Amino acid sequence: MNSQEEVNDFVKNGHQQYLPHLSIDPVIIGYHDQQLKVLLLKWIGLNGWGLPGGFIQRREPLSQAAHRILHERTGLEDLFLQQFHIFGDSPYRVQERSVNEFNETYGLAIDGNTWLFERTLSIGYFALVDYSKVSVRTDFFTVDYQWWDVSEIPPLLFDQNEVVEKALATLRLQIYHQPIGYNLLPEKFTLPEIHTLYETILGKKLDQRNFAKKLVGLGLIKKLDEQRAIGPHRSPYLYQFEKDAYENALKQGIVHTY
Amino acid sequence: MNSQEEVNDFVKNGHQQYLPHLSIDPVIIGYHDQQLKVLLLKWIGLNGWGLPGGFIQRREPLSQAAHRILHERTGLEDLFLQQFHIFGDSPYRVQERSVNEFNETYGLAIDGNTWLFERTLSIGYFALVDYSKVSVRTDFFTVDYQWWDVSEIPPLLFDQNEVVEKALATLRLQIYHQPIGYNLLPEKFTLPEIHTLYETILGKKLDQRNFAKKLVGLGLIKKLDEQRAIGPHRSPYLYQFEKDAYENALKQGIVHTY
DNA sequence: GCAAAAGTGTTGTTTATACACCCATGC
DNA sequence: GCATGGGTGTATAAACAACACTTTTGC
Repeated sequence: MNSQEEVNDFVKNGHQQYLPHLSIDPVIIGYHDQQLKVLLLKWIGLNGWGLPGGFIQRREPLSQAAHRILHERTGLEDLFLQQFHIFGDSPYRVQERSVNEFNETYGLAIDGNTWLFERTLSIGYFALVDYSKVSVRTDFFTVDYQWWDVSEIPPLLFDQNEVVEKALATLRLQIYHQPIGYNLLPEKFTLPEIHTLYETILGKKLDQRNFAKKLVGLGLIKKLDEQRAIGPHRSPYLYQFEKDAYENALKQGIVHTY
Repeated sequence: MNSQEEVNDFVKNGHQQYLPHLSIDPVIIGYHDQQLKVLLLKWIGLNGWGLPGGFIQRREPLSQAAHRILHERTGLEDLFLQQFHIFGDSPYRVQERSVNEFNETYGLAIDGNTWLFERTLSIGYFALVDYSKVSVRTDFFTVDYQWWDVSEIPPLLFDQNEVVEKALATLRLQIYHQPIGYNLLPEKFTLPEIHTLYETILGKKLDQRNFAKKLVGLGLIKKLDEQRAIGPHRSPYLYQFEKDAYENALKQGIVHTY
């Protein structure tokens, strides 16, 4: 959606293609340089940052819509993508919009009504992605994008700060019950890498030896016979996820601490 | 909503009051006679059983809508009520309905279209209630109600079996991380009562002594100086939840097994 | 040879599990 | 006095938490 014509059609007639009152807001979480990052788009008008959301097609299964939106925005497929909450309580999610507010926000000159004025509840998904594989596509509404460190999220449009907060809280809770990392790390990774990843997500130090014992003990990762030379004084062993055990743990859940 | 006139108005004009495309389906879980029960309503036509759902008013915050619907159906306020999933994947949640299907289902004679034909996603909530305090109200669409044992749920309308399953699965998972029982038991209860409750929810035996040690050790319940004579050979001590510790555990979460 | 990073085991403590007998009551 | 259900403690095993030195490598 890039030409002015397409945009006008979307604003005027999008409700014929998409369900009104509902949007999907994915919190795309990547990991880079020992920091957790969230992908935000800069929306036209207002200089506002927001989530790379989208709408559900009228006959499209919900989870398919979530995957489609993510794919359209990032080029990624086959992601870890999980629904975590539906937001419909904040003032922004109760009010309808006005034509003035809308035109100001997006720098448009719509007259009359559009389905986009209507109250819209947002379905929150979060995705864990390999930072380096993402190629972001912007469109008419989104003029820029940026990966933001989770500790430095700017004020977002609508109630989206709450959405991001809840996504991160869900992730931190879930890491105690499900393995995480398959989509955040390269296929082969080192112990220090996954160790730092967990420390970053949880925001606290984890004992080096206990951590390794735990993951290997649970059978989630296995040591390979390769080492990688990644810099001065450093040639750590490589590890790999045990796919079966990993999938199993995802399904069954684990009850444990770190 | 009981008179024919009200029903017709709801079918024809309900979309002016309620958001289309969204419903709230509460899974109301009660506990009685050492069994977990789910409250189901019998809908007119088709002899079908289903959840006591409702719609969201256009300017009503989502969680308020959920509480309102529950209150309208059961007379209960101030419940433990929690959103757990939004359902939008099953064929029933993708298709639109036809006038014939609709009229057959509800024994109505609508002509033309209604907002109720449209694709509707369902927001799943589950509530834990004191079985004995519920006074169910039926309306035009719901001719009967019954508490069903969780192991004997009949085939439900649409994809609602999946909704109930997921509610129960969420409850079973959550019981490991949050205290449960405040809304399922009377204010004062006995150890065997709460013990059996947990066994019922989890579907497995829990050691009597270890269970008591755990709950008292966590400070969630405290023993009172009273006993209750409840039958032959039985005069167990009464216990009470420690409100502060309980609320705190709800917020913080607990990581433990039983 | 020295600075930086990775690798590796042991111990004390806490937590979980398994297990059985006595007491009180109602009949 | 006996049948039923409630109450209570201990010993073993497993999991967790705390802790520091050695090895490798690049410069």
